[in-house]
Amino acid sequence: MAQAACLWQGSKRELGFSGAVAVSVFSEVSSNDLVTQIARQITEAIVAGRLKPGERLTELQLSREFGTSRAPVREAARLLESQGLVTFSPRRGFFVRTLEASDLRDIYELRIGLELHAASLAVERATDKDIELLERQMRRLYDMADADSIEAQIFEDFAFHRMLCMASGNARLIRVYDEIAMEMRAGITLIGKLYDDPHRMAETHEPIMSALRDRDGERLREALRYHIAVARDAVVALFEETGGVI
Amino acid sequence: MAQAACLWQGSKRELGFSGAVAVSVFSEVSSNDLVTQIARQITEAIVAGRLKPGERLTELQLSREFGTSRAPVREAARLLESQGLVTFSPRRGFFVRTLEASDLRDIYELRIGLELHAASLAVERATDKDIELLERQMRRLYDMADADSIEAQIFEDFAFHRMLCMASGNARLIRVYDEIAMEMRAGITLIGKLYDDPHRMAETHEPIMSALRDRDGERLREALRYHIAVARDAVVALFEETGGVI
DNA sequence: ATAATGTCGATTGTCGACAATTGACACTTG
DNA sequence: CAAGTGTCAATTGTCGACAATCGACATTAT
Repeated sequence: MAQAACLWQGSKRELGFSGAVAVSVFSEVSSNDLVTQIARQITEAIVAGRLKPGERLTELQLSREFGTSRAPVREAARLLESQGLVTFSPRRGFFVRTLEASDLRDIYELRIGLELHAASLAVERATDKDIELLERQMRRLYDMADADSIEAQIFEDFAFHRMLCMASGNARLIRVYDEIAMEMRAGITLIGKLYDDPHRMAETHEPIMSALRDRDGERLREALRYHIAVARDAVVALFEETGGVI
Repeated sequence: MAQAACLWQGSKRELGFSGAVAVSVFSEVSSNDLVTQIARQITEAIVAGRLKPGERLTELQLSREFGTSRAPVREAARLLESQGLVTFSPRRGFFVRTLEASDLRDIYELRIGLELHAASLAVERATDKDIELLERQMRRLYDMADADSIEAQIFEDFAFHRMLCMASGNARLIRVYDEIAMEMRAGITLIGKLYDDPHRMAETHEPIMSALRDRDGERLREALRYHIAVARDAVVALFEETGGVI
């Protein structure tokens, strides 16, 4: 339904590439892998809200839109299923995942556990460069507030928290964090409405940075817990208020 | 290579089923889904050590052994990749994941964060039934110790910790825990050697149960942290000692 | 002898086709 | 009129085939 043709832009031949000159000069020559590209496009369509929760994903239709056969689409869809973005019902197909309020609560609760654990580790292991990167990310949050671009600010907000996790130095933790971050982003357009003033959204990160700078683990955890709990309560409330998605 | 024919037993027609009489009397009629079955079998082969880390998984060979075409095998392999059990190299194929000592450290470190968070929640939310189930699981640990079955005891140990996570009441947390548990199990045959006396292995769970019974969050977290950290250090040490896998 | 180059088999990436199953609609029957 | 039944289009599950690509081996030049 709808004008599906413009759901995704760009074809599978998006990076024209002529030839290699030396080794490891070019970054990721092989961004091929149709499956990955398809998965990325569907993911983007979901988190951007172009695909509505509960909507059925028909293999044939998707394959037609991507100009491929069904095989890569199936594999991409299964990938997304393992990430929790879509559900899969045998013999019925794939559907964009619908989130209940309880799901949101679970996700944010899990995020608190993960991120506080990451923070505890980061306090001990964060390098000066890690902190410098986070400081820069803070400035970017303010820049996006100035630019009044809600979407961009949300993106940078995610980047900030991801950097914090990276400072933990635990690769597995980041992998898991990325997974639930993907789930959070599915209902993320909500968050844009949480902060009337974009600057306030940026400012709420200050206590976190402050505690990290001082390497004060207890304060950092408490600041983070408060920061995330506020977001959680607001998201859940707004979610229940609007009676579901979008 | 090797006698691959007996890596997996059972065919895709393992559950002969005649007809339905009423509704929701039979559990999971559709355990079909070749992909799931294949994924499960490969998983089992990996955690059981029949497939060695680093070993290449050839689609054609796997499909021949399962008696299917390559398509379901590919999808199953991608599923396992998203779970971290196998790695995928474009144009090269799938390989059983190799674990470094640092990976094990990361996994156990993450497990500490997850399980302690689960414990914090469980202290407040665990029902009497949850605790009863855990008590029963404790007895099972001792039973397996009596039976002197290391493998079975490891299995029950996992079940115990999983139950603890379930008592948290957070579905997402369990999903994530299952993922990293899968990764832990990949190098799990190690753990069998950690405890000379199987009874001691069972006993190390007592402080955890005790703290949970008393709903003492701080004591529970501390008992768990110690319990897991001991396992982590022992596993890593044994891992580095044997210079790798198996 | 060593390094670069060319060739070839093996394996993956993708495709189109066919059988099996589902859900919906129309139809029959009490 | 309601409940059950039969039929059918749409969609998934699986397959075999072909082209593209990679790694290994043989070959050649320096």
